[in-house]
Amino acid sequence: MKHHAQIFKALSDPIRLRIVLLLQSEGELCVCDLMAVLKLPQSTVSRHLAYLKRSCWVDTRREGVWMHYTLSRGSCAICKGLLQILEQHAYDLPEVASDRSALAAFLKEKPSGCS
Amino acid sequence: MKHHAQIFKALSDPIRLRIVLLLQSEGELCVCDLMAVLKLPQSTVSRHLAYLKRSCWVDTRREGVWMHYTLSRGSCAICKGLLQILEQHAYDLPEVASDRSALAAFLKEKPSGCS
DNA sequence: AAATTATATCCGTGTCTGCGGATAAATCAA
DNA sequence: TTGATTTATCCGCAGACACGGATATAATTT
Repeated sequence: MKHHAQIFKALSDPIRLRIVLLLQSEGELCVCDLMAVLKLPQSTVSRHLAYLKRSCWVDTRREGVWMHYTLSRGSCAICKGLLQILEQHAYDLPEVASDRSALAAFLKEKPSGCS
Repeated sequence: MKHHAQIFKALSDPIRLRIVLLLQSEGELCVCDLMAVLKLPQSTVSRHLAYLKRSCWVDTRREGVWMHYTLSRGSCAICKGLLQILEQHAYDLPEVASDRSALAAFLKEKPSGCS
């Protein structure tokens, strides 16, 4: 029960919600991607990502200096269901659309070193 | 976005999660019902119910002295989806089952005055 | 080793929220 | 009106968490 509550708590912050939706549409992102899109300081982004990891929402993959974050597929069946609901009901929000286009613009100009 | 985050925040507390699941299985409950099942003081139960109401999760119906709470059907399409997910993934939790049987036992012995 | 880049963690501060006893408000009965 | 019942709100206290600059860690490059 506590575990389920924690899953919801992880989505109870607007920034974390934006991060989860960005990961859902893009697949894999590193901290610097999210800093650019969310326009937030690095410590803030890292802190929210750590929270999402503690709550079993994301997995990490290190590639050199970069830490790549993905939605943790494979664990937490309830998370998958919640993602479907989000997909249905959150993508029409203007903030989600602008985040996605900001991400696309950033990735286009990004040097290919950090893929 | 903030609104969606608030919807999740309402489910981020174990007690509120239990209340929502009880309302989902029983339909309509008053504060005294929940006090008996959750074994919590009245102020605690009322506070959580007020939080759920602020977050568009429940509606109220006054009947004399009693205030009846129901899951607010009709508003918040995303809430309905979340309830379906909960139904699929939370009912196998032991705490949910014991809450439901405790509620059934309480309602059976309850004087019919407060229906 | 030294410098650089990306990320994680630390720190003090402020806000939010939970708790539950105490009190207030609302409703009904006598 | 008085009293009883149910519910809502108030109150001080405690813990969790958000913030973001500063610092530490990790990996790569030179």
